[in-house]
Amino acid sequence: MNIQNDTVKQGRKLQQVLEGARTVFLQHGFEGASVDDIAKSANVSKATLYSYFPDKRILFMEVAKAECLRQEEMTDEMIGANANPRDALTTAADRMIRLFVSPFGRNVFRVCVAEAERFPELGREFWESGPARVRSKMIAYFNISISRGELKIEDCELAADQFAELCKADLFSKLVFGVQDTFSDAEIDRIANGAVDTFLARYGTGRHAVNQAAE
Amino acid sequence: MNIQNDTVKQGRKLQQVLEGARTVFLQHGFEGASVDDIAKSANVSKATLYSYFPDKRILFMEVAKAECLRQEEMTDEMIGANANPRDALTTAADRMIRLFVSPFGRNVFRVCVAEAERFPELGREFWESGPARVRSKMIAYFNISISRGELKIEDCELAADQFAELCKADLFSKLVFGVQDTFSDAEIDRIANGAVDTFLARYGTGRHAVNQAAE
DNA sequence: AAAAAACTGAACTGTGCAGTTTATATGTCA
DNA sequence: TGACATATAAACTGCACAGTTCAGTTTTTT
Repeated sequence: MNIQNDTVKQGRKLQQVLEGARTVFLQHGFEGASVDDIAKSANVSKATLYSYFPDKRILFMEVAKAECLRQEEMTDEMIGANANPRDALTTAADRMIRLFVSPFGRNVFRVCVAEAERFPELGREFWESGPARVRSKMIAYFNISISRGELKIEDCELAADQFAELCKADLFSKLVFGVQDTFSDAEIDRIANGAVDTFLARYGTGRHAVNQAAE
Repeated sequence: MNIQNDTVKQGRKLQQVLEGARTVFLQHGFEGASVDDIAKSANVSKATLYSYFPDKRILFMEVAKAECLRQEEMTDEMIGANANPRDALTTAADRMIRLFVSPFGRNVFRVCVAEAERFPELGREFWESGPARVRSKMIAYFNISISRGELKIEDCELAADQFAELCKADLFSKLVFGVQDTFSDAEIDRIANGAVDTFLARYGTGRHAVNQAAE
């Protein structure tokens, strides 16, 4: 989370421990992951594990912190600001969808929700290191595009949130509720294009707006 | 779930047990809920509890089944098919938002996600008794409205999913990640109206379409 | 009012797991 | 070589909790 070096000791096997913990925590959540399993998965003795991390909670938080950083990196190059709206938005939609459909996105999301009671901070940290950052970038892009006359938006925050949600159509709830867990490129394209079409129908102007008929 | 009467014995305190279990399970999930807590919350002895339900898992599934039924009832009168699109959709949006923002909606969602690994069926059952039903009703309404010339939609499934997602804008992720947990009527209206405006901008025709300027 | 069924509380068993301890091994620097 | 840090496996402690048992009480049925 926001803390940096903390009390975590240095040493040869630290990375091993973190990787093992990551694997097991993301797969089984906090309660579902036993420390013995983590030690085994990390090829490390339990005693060694406990020499790095005083208890299970702190190990979990360390993993969560790392995952949030990872997520920040992933959201970095999400929107290319120079393309025209349709291209820029299509690319952004595609990237957003592939992120939350990926095993990484799914697992992190599941753990956040599942552990919301035990680790209330976790959800917030995740939100800020992911969704909130994407939103800022979308808004920044909107403002550029508005000044070019390519978009017309009164409430940029709402527009950004709507776009993000449009990208989840169909896929997200099927994913979350385990109805379907892998999606073809065609399925992703359908949602991405649908999101862009709908978004531009509302917020586009003139020649860069929706070409609904072409579909 | 789909099973009906099963092996569950009758008796005075059955409802008490189920209500206690409901309270505790929805608040703490499966692992987080201890059978002693449930018995206490139900004002019932542990022995009584076990005389109704052979084990914790079955009790949990029984509660989940009941919640799915409850959800089905809640989604029943969601869309009034006779109003014009703007009114019908605004009402639908308002109801959908209030449902998933409610403690009920939040808890059920959280438990589904958290227990997805332990109870893979649960997510699917939930999805079918809630989101999927709402989608069917939306599509039915769309078809009526299309035949009246009020809407123009190529892919009704996509449109329904998009509408549902638009209703989640902003609210949903804040809720799920614990950034914010109560929302004013004004906040809800903003999202509901935004969803309808965007939806009609894409799928509306003629005079019932978006009055974006009036906002 | 007597018999049957449902319920209670409290003590008990067994298990899984977080965290500790110990005795031993390996590697590194002087 | 020896001193010190780091790692290991395995046994151990303590606790929380699912599920059982049972002697005794309350409620329902006839």
